[in-house]
Formats: sequence, C-alpha cells, structure tokens
Amino acid sequence: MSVNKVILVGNVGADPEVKYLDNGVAVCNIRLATSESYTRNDEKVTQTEWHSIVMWRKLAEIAEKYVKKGSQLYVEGRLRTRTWEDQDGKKRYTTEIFADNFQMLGRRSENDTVESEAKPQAAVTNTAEEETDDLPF
Amino acid sequence: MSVNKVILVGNVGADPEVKYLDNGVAVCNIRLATSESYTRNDEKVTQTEWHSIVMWRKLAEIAEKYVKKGSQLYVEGRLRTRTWEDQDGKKRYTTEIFADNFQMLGRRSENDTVESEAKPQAAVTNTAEEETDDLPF
Amino acid sequence: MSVNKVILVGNVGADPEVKYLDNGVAVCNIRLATSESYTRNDEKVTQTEWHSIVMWRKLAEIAEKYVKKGSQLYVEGRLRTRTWEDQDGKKRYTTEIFADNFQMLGRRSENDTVESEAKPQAAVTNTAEEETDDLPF
Amino acid sequence: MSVNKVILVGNVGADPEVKYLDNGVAVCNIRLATSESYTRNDEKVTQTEWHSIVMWRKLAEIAEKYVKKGSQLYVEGRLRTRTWEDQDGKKRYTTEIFADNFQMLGRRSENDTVESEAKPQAAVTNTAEEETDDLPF
DNA sequence: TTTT
DNA sequence: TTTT
Repeated sequence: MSVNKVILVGNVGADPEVKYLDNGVAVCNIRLATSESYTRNDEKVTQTEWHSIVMWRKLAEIAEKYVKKGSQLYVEGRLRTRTWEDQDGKKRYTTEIFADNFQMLGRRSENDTVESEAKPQAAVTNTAEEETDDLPF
Repeated sequence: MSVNKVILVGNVGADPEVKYLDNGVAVCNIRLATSESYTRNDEKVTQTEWHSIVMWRKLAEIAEKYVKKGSQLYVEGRLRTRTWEDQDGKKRYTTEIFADNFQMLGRRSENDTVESEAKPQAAVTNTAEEETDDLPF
Repeated sequence: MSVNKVILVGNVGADPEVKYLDNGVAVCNIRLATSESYTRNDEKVTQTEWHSIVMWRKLAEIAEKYVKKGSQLYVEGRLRTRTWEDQDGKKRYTTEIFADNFQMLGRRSENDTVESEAKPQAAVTNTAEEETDDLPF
Repeated sequence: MSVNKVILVGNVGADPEVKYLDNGVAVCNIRLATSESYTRNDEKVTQTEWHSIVMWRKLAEIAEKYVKKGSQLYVEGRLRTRTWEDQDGKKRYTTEIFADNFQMLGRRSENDTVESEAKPQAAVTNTAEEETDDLPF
C-alpha cells in the first residue's frame, strides 16, 4: 500500500567501492552527483546534490566491472535511512538509495571500447527474472 | 541502455477483464482513468485520459480478486505498442501499459470490509523475488 | 544534464508542521511513512521507512489545510541533503524530500466531508503555470 | 487526484520535426526508441519500442536546436491519446507522450562541440518558473 | 509517528 | 467507462 521510488541520472564521483561479505555476496557503494541550476539575484547558481547509492549482489558485481569515476548513470531504487552510532554513542542517520537497477548512459569514450562492447549487458535488475515462456508479450 | 517507465494513479473504469490461456496463465485488462484540470478562457476544464493496462500471471490473478470498478490504483509499468489488423486488413496500433506492479490505494469503503482485510497481499510485483537471506538490508 | 526525482505514496505520521517566514512564505514539514514487506527465514517482516518532506509556498499552504495525521499522500520531489551543526559543533547531514507537487489519495473518511469537497484543489504543483491559451492540447 | 507520468531514456530515431503555429508557438515531434532484452527459448531477444514524443513552445524550440537523430534523451511527460479520423472516416487512436521536460544525456561527440557548450541550458521544464527569491532552499 |  |  505504498510506493518508495527514486530515479536519478547523474555522474559518478569516484570509482565504486566494492566489498564481498563472507558468504560471497557483493556490496557496492557509489557516490552520484546530480546538479540543478537556478537564478538567484540575477545570477545563475548551480547546486550539486550528492547521493549515496548502495547496490547488492549481481548489481554490485556489474557496477564493479563497468562503473567508473565520471560514468553517467541512470539509477532506480528506494530510500533507506540507516541508523548508526558515532564515536560519542550518539544516534546518527544516513539516507541512502538502495538500487533496484541501473543503466550506463551516454556514448562510450574512445579508450573505453572494450568495456563499452559489453555495456548492453550492464542493464540489470536486482530482482530480474527473465521471461522464458513462449508467450505473446 | 534505456528506460521505459510509466507511473499512474487513477480510478478503474470497469471491473477487470480476465482471461486464462490454455496453459493456465492469467491475463487481465484494466481501463484506468487519470484526469487533469486546467484553465482555458477563464473556465476550468477537466480532461480525462483513459489508459489500457495489461497484467499477466500472479498480478492478473490478484487484480481479478481485488480490483473493481471505481478502485483507486497505483500502477507501474512499461509502454508497449501492439500491432494488429482491422477487418479491412489495415495495420492498426494500440498502446498499452504492461504492468510490472500495482497497488490498491485509498481507504476501504464500508461494504468492503472482507476484501480489505486481504488487501495487504494486493501489493505485488511481476518479478517479485523475496529476499530470504539473513543479510543486513 | 541530470535527474533527481523521488516518488512516494505513503501515510502521514502526524499533522503537518507549518511555519511562516517574515516575508509571509509558508514552509511545511511532513513525516511520511512507506512500508515494505518481505520474507526472512520464513517470517513476514514489515519494514517502515520514514521520509521528511519539505514543502514551500502554495504547496505548504494547501498541505496545512488538507493534510492530516493518517492522510494518504502521493508526493513527487527531489532529494536534498542539508548540512547543520549539532550542539557539539559537529557537522551533521539530513536528507529531505523537497516536494514539487503532491496529491491527496484515497476516499475521504466520514467526518471529512467538508474538506473533501475542497479536495480537488489539493492537487498542486510548485511551479504550476496554468495553460491558458486556446491551443489544441 | 491522479498521476499520469512517463519517464523515458532512449535514442532519437530521426531529426525532430518542428512546426510553428500561426501564433508563433513551436510544436516538435520526436520518435524515441527504447529497447529491452530478454531470453526466450534460450535465445536473447531485443525488443525495441518506439515512442511518439510531443513538445510545445520553449521545449520544442530547444529540441529543434539540440536534438538530433541518434541523441540520447531523458524525457518526462504524460500519456495522451488523440482521436482522429482516417481516410475511410474511421475513428483512430494515437497515444503520445506530451513532454513536460527533457534532458540531453551522454557525452557530446567531437563534431558537436559548439552545441555541447550550450547543452547545460538544454535541461528545460515546460512549466519552469525560476526560484528567484533569496531563500535558504 | 502512519497505514494495511 | 472512473474519480473528485
């Protein structure tokens, strides 16, 4: 009975940070920048927003392979606010985007040829379940 | 490398039409109305848009159970334009929304009590794959 | 060159908090809950996510009038992470959804009749600019 | 009380078709392709969907300047089904996406330098109303 | 702190 | 053909 959806198109601020849990599951953190321009007092201001993206499993593995600092990404996911304790034992909150799928966007650069050939496979869904039936849709 | 996403919140125009294929797969068609108001020549105009929603399998079966004429729905899906031939053999096009998931919205009406108890199960995803691992997310 | 979009459907946790700046501009804060169910170790778990919505101007004024604890809302907006200093002078971050528009969803409750007559006006866009031309669209 | 939203990321199939009405208002038609891959009978199938995008006014003028065959676009808009009569007087339906805003995506190509310098201005909203107040948001 |  |  509810919807929690985030859609972002932006640029990656640094190479993805990928860790593997003991059970082999991959987790990937990506910082994604979006920016917005508006006019304040006759002056154009550009405001950049940084988003913390978290990817799991296959999605994380594919991000590890193809996403780089500077990549332009489409990301679809959900908001999640995590609670943690800082050094002083104070409760802190961090809001992240739990990615459900992502897409590499834009043309490949010239020194990118190898990866970009593989790029069509970079469109992945966390909950992907291929349609394998012989049905008219 | 592409995104095709439709998000609708509207009201259902008639009870869903559900068919079952020979292999037991359910297909459900729903007409959903969205409306928009604007002012033209100082007069308020309301424009209603009718959308053809197509659901398959589990999604179709749940729609059959819970969706009714008048229901308010959230629908998420993709645009699909089908080709068909009319009686004169002319090529025709119909654009539908292939639903990936939907949600019943709004409070239940009073004579709706039984169904509404079951409503929490009405939030379904076509590609749902429950997270069953014991992982911190 | 970027997209920063949030789409939420959820329930309001408490009556909106509205302030008016010295220049008369209204600002409204709303806590919105979305929830998600999944299965972990054969047990159904419901996870609730709380979102901080910020509305300005007309949007804030309309929210003040019509939104209440328990209201079901559709909210569309952008992610904004604000920086502030806590008592110890430490830098803190809070992520909010800056609303661009919102919609009241669901049927009115019975003791809600007066407000609900006015509800059609509750669908507002922050940047609304009515189409007033006599054009075919 | 309803939502009608389309989000597309795809590639433009041909240079935009732009017309100017007698009152000087620009209207632009763009064909946008999105594609989807899935597996049927162990074979990878790519299905391309073509969307008819309609832009008005400023949006149309900007599209005319910057969008070309092959451009990668983010488009946000609403579904609109138009009725018209074919030669035989039969009622026909065409579903289009009425664009509310669009974004050029991807890196500029090399022979694109002039336009790409201007590209930051290519992110436009149909109903844009710049925030000009000196307010903390 | 909401809702089902 | 829905809803407000």
